[in-house]
Amino acid sequence: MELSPTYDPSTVEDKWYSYWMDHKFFHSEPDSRTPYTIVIPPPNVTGILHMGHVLNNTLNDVLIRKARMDGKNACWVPGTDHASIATENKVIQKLEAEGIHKEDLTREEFLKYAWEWKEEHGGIILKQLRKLGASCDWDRTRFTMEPELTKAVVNTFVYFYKKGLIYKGVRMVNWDPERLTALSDEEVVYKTTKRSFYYLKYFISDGKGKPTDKYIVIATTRPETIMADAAVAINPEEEEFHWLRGKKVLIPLINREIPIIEDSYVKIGFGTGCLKVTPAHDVNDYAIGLRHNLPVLDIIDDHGRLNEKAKILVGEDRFAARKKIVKMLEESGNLDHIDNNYESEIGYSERTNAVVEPKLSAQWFLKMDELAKTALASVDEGRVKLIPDKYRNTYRHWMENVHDWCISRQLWWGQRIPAYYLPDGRYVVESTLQEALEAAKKLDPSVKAEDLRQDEDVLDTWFSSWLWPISVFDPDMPGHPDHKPNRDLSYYYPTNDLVTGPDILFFWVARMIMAGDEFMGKEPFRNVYLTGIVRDSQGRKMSKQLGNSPDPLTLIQKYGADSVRIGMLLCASAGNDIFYDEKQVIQGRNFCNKIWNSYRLIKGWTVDEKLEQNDVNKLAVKWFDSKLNQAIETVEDHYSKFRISDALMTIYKLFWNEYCSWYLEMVKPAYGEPVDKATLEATLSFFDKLLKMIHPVMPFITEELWQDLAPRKDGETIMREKTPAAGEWDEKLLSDFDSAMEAVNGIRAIRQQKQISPKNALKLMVKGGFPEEMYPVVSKLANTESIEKVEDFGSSDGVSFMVRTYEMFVPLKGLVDVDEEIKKLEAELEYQKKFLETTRKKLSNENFTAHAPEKVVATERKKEQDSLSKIATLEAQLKSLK
RNA sequence: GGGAGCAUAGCUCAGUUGGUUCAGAGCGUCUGCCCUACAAGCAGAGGGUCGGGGGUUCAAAUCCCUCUGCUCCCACCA
Repeated sequence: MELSPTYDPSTVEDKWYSYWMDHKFFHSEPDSRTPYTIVIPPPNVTGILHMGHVLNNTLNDVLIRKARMDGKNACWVPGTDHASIATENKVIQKLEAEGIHKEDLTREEFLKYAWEWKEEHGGIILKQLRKLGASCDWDRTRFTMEPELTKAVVNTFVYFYKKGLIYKGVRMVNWDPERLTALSDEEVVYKTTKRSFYYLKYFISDGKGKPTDKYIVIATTRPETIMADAAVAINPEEEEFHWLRGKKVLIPLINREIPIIEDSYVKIGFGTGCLKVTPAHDVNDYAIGLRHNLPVLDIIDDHGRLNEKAKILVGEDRFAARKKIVKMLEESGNLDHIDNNYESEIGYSERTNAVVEPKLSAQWFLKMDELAKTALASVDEGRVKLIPDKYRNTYRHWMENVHDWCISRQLWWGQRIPAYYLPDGRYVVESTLQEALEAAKKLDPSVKAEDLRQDEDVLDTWFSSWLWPISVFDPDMPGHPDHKPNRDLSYYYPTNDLVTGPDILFFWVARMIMAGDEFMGKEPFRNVYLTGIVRDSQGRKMSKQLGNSPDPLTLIQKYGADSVRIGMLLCASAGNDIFYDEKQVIQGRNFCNKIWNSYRLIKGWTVDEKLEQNDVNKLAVKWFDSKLNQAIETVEDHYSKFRISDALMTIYKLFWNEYCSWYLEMVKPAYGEPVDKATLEATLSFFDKLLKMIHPVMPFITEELWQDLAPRKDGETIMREKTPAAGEWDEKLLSDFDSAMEAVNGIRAIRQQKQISPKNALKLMVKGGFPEEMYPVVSKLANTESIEKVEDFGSSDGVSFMVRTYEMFVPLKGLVDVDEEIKKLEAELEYQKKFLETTRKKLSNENFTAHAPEKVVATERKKEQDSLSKIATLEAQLKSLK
């Protein structure tokens, strides 16, 4: 293979990805090996790859590739979720563009369009993941709304219903009166809006429904809802209003009598301190209503108009009604005053921009208390580990304050709730229409299939995804805890690690733990690695509006997938937000190029079989072998703690600094010269290990080079090689080498200062016990013509420097400014004296010597000794200079 | 309003149970180099009173208190 001077990923990546796919290297089947399983956090089927996915899936891929190379049977299950809200909205938008309105379609017609859309556009993201190098087992690709998984979801609903955990309740939803649909919280945009604050007089009733001359004033922004009032609330702590206790007041205009109640929800000092309670049209009022058993009177219809229950202004739009009623209240003398300088947050529909109307509606709920208790224990008792563990607090807080889960959604795209209504309004819950009919017949023998009406609502998408780690392997399991898990589920469950964002810790992670506990009696994973949010370099969230979200595929095209992966991981410590900057990808690209060129260098060497391995090479090989082994252990430790970016950085530095800058420079033959066989073999073997170490992070370039490194057969791949194991290392050798490197650095610094070219060989004199076996290394890398061990430097015409406690000297005739040297030495002497002083102060402190561990005291004594000897040396030098 | 977290070099972060030569890395910055692997590079250098204040200790970036600034989650105000 001819190698170009720079690495070109475009010629490499598709080639190897196809090779991996063709050989089914990603595919896993149960066998005798230990499994290592990850299920993908299913992206929206409508989604396209963004930087958050890149981060998440890069981490997943690193973990899965590492596990595969560690000899595990690695299985990464990919797939998508049907994302009810997002998908339904996209389909609606598309249809609107064609002039088709959802309201004009039947459910079946709409779903047909939706499936067509899904087939056409869905799953793009999975194709994109391949570009990133994701080694998913594509044969196992799943979709949360495919028939099998839908069955799992429906069965689960029936199971919990029959267990008594699912019930029908009332809940306030965000209603869009224009589109006539309920909105999810995410679809409501809150905007600060200037409004009028109306102060209304409510007269005290005389007990017979007639007003007295006493009144109270309440403040409201929605005077058109007063006809739905159920009470006026005061704070029990507020003595000013105690005279109202037990009294009743009359709603203006309609003169309906409502009680004064006391509730601590009312804030003292806000408004007038008297709150009109309207349970049907305000979330908080509804809660108060529940506490005080107040009647619920709904006076606004689906279109936002007052209905006949309002008694007055029937048929008027809520805003028109507001204007009119204010006038009426003014005329009746019930308007105290209007404050027009009031601002508050109002929810608007994301799509129609209509003001959202809180509306009571029937919904399905899943009781969470028991499930949450078990799921909390799973984390508390360490069966599921959160990384970083600061999220344990957050998790606990949520689980202890859990609300019942509202699982119904007023949409069509999703799993329809398997509740079937009889004509009389009673209902049965069964998995299929057939079973429902049988059950219904027990209630009413005359009932026929066509009489049964299935619930219109679908289930929350999370109600599918919480089954994901189970259902992807065995869709028959959820809903049937007594079912015997199939082969796949028994083998792959529980999965090992889950990588996801902290924003869905509760929505998804906690609920998966609940489902796992419920159906498998086992948590679905052992470790949950929570990533941060990807932000731009200024710390802003990535968003389409800001245009600060780069397209990952463009980046991959420009820099290569390996570079993008590196760029993401470099700054990705767990739990911290990621500040993405293209600079990091460039750094990754540069690293690819470094690896590439180090290979070009080695590849260009010619070997001379008869050549003896020289001392420098012998040492270099021994040293790098030690260095490598030490690094392998460090990397393993980082991985075991999920410190992926630290693991990457360790290998990065090992490759770039130790291998390229030091090792290769040491063993590199002079231009045109051959290298000895032993050194070449060692060099190639090191390179092979380095490639394997970095492969999980950089799959493409490593495969490309590994394939070229030695003759390979078809079907061989670096991805199925073993992670290099850490061998022994020689501490003394490493330490001696550090000294040698310091000496080299010292000489290089002198060259820089004195403008001496690296080509001019220098003399070096050494005092003290600097290890002699390191001389050849220093000589080669610092280009010295001689290294001499002396008692005395003999002359002062040169530059001295210290390496640890060894004194070194480079004679430089005529190049040295004596005054400058003296200054430098004096500064150093000053510093050493001060250092000695602090050390001695510590040592003379009896408390220190008495309390501190012996080891620490010994260190201090060593410091004192070293310092003393340095001072003596410096003083001698100064004397000779002067 | 309720809860959680963060603050270490210009930037992004390490710093394990307080204690091995007055705090480390990567990137960036500055200086000198195209020395035939790589200028997407090489060599060298500078840069931090560990947010402020107080306390515990022989010893604090590390433990405690307090102040300041920022972030996130939950509930959202008639």
